[in-house]
Amino acid sequence: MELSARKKLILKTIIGDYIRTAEPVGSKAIASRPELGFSSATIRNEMSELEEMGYLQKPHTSAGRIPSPAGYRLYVDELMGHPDLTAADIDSINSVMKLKVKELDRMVSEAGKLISNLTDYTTLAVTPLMQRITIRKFQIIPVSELDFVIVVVTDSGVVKNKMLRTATPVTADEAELLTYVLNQTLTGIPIDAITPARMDIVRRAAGVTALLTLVAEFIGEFIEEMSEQKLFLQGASKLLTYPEYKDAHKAQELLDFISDESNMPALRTFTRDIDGVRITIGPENGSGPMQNASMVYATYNIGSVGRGLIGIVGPTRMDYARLSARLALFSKGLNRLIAETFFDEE
Amino acid sequence: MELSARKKLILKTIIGDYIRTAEPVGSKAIASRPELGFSSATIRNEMSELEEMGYLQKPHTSAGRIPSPAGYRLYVDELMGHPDLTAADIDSINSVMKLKVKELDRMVSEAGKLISNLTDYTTLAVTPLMQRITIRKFQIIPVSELDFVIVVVTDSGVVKNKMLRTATPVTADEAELLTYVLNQTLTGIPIDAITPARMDIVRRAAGVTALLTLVAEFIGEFIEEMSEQKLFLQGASKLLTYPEYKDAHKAQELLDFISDESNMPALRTFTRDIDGVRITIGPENGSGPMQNASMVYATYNIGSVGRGLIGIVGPTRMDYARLSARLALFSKGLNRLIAETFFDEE
DNA sequence: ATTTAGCACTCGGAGAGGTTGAGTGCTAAC
DNA sequence: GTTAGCACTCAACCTCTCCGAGTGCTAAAT
Repeated sequence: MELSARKKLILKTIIGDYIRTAEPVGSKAIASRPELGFSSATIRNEMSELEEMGYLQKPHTSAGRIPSPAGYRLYVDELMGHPDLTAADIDSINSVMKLKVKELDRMVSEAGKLISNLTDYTTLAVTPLMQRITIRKFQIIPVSELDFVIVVVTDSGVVKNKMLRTATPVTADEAELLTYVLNQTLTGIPIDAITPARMDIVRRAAGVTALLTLVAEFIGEFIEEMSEQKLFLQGASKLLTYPEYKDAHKAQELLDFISDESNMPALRTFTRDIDGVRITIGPENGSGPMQNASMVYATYNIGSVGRGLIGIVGPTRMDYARLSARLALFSKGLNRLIAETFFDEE
Repeated sequence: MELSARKKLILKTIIGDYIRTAEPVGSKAIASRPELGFSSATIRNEMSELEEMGYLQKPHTSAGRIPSPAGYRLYVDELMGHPDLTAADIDSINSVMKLKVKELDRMVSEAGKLISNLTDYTTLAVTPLMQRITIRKFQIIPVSELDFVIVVVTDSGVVKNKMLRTATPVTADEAELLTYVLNQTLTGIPIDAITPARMDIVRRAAGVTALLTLVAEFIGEFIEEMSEQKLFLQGASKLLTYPEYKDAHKAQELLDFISDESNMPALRTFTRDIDGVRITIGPENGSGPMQNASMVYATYNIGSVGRGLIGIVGPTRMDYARLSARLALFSKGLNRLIAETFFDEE
């Protein structure tokens, strides 16, 4: 059943009001709006129909109406405008580009902090799973007889290193041979193809030295780290600003829930999705504390290797229109920044 | 004026009770304790004297007493026992040692998370200022004609790197020369002695290449990062568990306050202090939201180069005895772990 | 001199009405 | 189809009372 234009206008006005005030909206308040030239009685009739259709609900008999999740959904999909960002908004969003940090993890975490400050909501950022990443180059740098630094460079520009200290002296020549063998054997293949069998090839070709053990261990750690998704929560205290979470217990429940990555299996499927800003409302987030919360999120790409997620968490009563506009612009900026930093340095 | 043994016992019992229950403690409750063989009237007299001395206070006329900050101070300094940790405690604390992360920042952040989980309090961790650190070795690794990775190794084992992409091709020989010059000119001195003048020496010796500009920029970033103190807040939501912070607004105020490093000038002076666990109670934390909160903290050392801080934040009603015992053990573990990781790898 | 029993007093908290007012649903008139 | 009118509902708020835990003080007991 298609909604009449008037119903849509009324619904939009109610949701807009509720988003601003967090108070149930009554028929009189709506009727007094200049854009609605009808009496409160008419509005009441329409509201009662909207309620029947599932777009509105009443907290109790003699209160005004509040939007239901379905109502928000409709609002988000059809009703809300896409407000122009102000120059100030755009300025502060462009400040992403000034992020000095050049390490992926920290860049993501800083980006989350920025959005949180920008929007006054709690943000959630998830780093991508990078199993398809390949190693481009190894280098072992002798620092002293016992100290070495190993460096790996991946095709997407991520660099990792570690200081290794061997128990027995290893010569620079031995280190150089090992570097050569590593480059011959383990580069150009996805990291999940680095199997024990392949490590054996290295072992045979380079000979077992005190260094090799440490190097193998480092490679294991590296693979593990790359296959790990990290989650950053920023601006947790912002959640407490909203009347929906004035009850500390509720807030704690939600915060605990979202700070545990294992609770966020949904995030994993999200990341496989298409570009652009997406919104999940209340029960769409499954059961658990998130069913009374909403999320506005976007993805970012690390080349073709992986895709991470960055988003805003808050009460279902969110200013979806403004938030999604901001997040869209922000994620575009972040994508550009990552591309420049990791693939195209200046 | 010295307190009688009985007064001390009463005060200790009251504080212990209050720490457990968060309820004002009355004379009857104390009198019924087996260790106090006096009537409630006697206890009342003593309590009233303790109040006069400033160790107790009344929320209102007809409630029991609660400890004042001075009371907590006395408790912490003289009265509280130093409970033995249970085997389970020790086990979980020793799990620090299993931290796989070998980067300082993340190690500190993970350690904070661990303590937070262990104690059910919000934790605060601050990385040290490392201005006295010296660079031990540079290495520039050519990846392609345009891509290079620069690596610095410091005397305390911290390694940093960055991928650099030049606009115009640079030969491997040029890169090698630059590496040599950097090692000649900038190693072995504290990083705050790397002045523009010294960078000029490098510039003259190595010749200005496309690479040099990027390298200089990287060194600047490195110095900046080393001179920066980073603050990690973990388990923010734990704060909401305590009845003292059931009012979301109060909790938010405190959280905001402690997540802003600029609000924590105190932390800087703390880090200059001696080893061991320290406790600051209520107003001892200066004005601002922390004056109703307490902090139990310890320091950790990065060799002789810097000293960081890790601590617990919560209501003044904290289980100081248990927390300080745990934190003491934990910080010992963390210190050992850092020593092993950065100076003594296995 | 110290301890204790007894008692009047205080005050926050919980519970019971009572009132208010915003808001609804329905009906009948326009 | 729209609107005015009216009875009805119900959370929020206020006030009042009562209750009990806890205090301070005094006088008796040890």
